[in-house]
Amino acid sequence: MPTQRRRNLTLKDVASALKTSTATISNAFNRPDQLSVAKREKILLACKELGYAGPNKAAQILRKGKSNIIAVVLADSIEYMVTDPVASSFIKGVTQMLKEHQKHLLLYAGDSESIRDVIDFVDGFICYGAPRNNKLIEQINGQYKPVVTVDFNLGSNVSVNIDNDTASYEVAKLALKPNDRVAIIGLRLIEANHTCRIYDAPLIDVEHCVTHRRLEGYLKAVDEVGLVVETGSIWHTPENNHKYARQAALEVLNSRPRPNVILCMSDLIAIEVLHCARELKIDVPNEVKITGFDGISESTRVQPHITTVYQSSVEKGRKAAKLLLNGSEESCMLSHKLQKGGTI
Amino acid sequence: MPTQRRRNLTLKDVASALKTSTATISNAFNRPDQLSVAKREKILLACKELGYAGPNKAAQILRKGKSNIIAVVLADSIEYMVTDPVASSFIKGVTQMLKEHQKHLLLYAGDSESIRDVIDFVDGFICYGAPRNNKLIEQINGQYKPVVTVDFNLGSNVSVNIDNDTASYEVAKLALKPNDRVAIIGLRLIEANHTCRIYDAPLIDVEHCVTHRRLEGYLKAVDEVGLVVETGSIWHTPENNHKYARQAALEVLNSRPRPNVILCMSDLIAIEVLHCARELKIDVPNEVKITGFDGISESTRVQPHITTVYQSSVEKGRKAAKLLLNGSEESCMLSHKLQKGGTI
DNA sequence: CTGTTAGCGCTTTCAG
DNA sequence: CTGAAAGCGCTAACAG
Repeated sequence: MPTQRRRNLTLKDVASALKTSTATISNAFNRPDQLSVAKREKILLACKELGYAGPNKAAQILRKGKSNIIAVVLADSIEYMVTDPVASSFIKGVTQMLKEHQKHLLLYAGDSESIRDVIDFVDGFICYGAPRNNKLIEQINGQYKPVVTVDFNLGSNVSVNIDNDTASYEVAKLALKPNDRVAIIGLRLIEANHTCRIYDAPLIDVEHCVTHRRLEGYLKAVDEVGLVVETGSIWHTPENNHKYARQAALEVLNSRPRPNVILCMSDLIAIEVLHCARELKIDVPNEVKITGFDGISESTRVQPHITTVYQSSVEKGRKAAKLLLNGSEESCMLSHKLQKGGTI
Repeated sequence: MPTQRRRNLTLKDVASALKTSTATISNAFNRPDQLSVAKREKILLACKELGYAGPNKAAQILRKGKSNIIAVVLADSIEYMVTDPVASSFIKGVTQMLKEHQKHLLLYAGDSESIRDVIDFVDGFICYGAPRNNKLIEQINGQYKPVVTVDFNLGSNVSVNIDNDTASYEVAKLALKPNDRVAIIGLRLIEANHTCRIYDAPLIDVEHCVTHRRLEGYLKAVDEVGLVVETGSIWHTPENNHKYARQAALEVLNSRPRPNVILCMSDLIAIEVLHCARELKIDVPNEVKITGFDGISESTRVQPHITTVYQSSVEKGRKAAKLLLNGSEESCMLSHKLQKGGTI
């Protein structure tokens, strides 16, 4: 039966046990240069024997004003992030970087009531997409801890983005030919919590929201090719998942006249459209062309591969974390790459 | 230009501004019953005007010994968790529950050096699988914060499990017929960091590790049907992902004599085997039968559906969080369900 | 119902 | 190189 300490020892306990001052013990742990090697060794050894593992972190946080915890504020619920391949990759990148710097990750849902629960002890924020709850945006903007925003801009904070306008323009341009009938399956374009066509509902108004920029890119391309997007040819899905994607895919594919180019704002949607087309015996790309966005690995595990825009979400995560940890002042625009598959 | 506070106000500042005591301000925020409604309103209003958003959390944590942060310690790196559908679902369940209780989530990698960085201020631990770094296991076991373990047991801590032996026994029993040639594709059975067959390497020795129990279940079923698993017919994969699964799948399907039953320790593996079989023009289930484990949603999005064992990882997460938050002393065994698909 | 006060456990000047 | 002492910002007795 190992001795079970009910309560942890404190620095003070150790100091009095060793007949020295608390400062010296503290220095032994935090500032080795402040005392002789011999004494330090002796103290550390004694601590180990006493079962004192080091200064209490809660006290350290208060005293130093630093916790080594970074909050990643998601656009949505944590559940959502954890199922979305793009968001997952982003987190992956962030955690790689945090790990290198011995920082820890607090995941914060963007639909939380308030950021106040953590604002005081967290060392900084990485906001991945504009939080669904607008209050958080204000709270984050009105405080003094460093912030890096990703995929959107917030005041004068440092940000990481890709050029969504250009990227979506390019992929659409690649797909479109004169006389095409275009449909767009969008992501979180309006506030609705369900899949639907967009007629005249106001678009969600977040400064430079990713999906709106993609929409602009598409529309620009459509325009340049001399086409128009017919009323009722833009779909909204509330979340990037199979369920909503399938609903939209079936609506689009079963609409008449059937569009022959479907511009999808994510690969997940594009893949679902591809599956549905197969089920409905619609030939891709001869009867319907499809483009995606993101370049997730699954887009090259389906046949034909999805034509899409690749962006490195892992890199995005790494970059965001790096900027935050370096206290950099320079926002950054990451590159994207057209990825030609067999769906156009 | 909004007034930017460089430094936050403290309770004391507010108290002196309002010519009252700090205790009263504190009570206004924490214990409404300790002062008149009128005074409380007045204080709260004044705080808002002053720009004081409430007591500093870092100080509160130290003082109250409570942070409302729960650490989820993963078996592996955070990156890994975030890509694995089973682990993601688990996190989903945990976060649902935490949200209901206004707790926050700190993700902790199981391959971290030490748990000390967070041990002092976190309110408790949920360990999802035995952390890869054994030191963490000891550290977690040798401290006083509440712990709930999932998919493994640790000392006398409360745990959440499913009956892996029985589940794997059942699914194998369903698949196996006399004269079958059996192969098993396992998950993290040995320490190796690459895909390989297992001959006589020692199995990873973690108390009641999930995958070993599954192995036992399989072997029991094989035995009961009067078969044996030939030497070299058990494969090890280090992580539950497409890459390793594919390596193992191809090795198995290209081995001669080719096994006609492949028992896979995860659906992800089973699905990859199915894909590879298709590529190699091997008929499933006539030439090769496949079983999976977990019952992830993708297992019913492939044709034929995977025959597998369904376990609710979301429920597991919810349960684990619930036990921790309730301070329950009762471990729990969640149910599983055979899910018959077309792969056997 | 309100105010005073002693810490929570630690770090960091600043004298010695 | 060492030790005494002043807080970090807050809460919870406790006394009034």
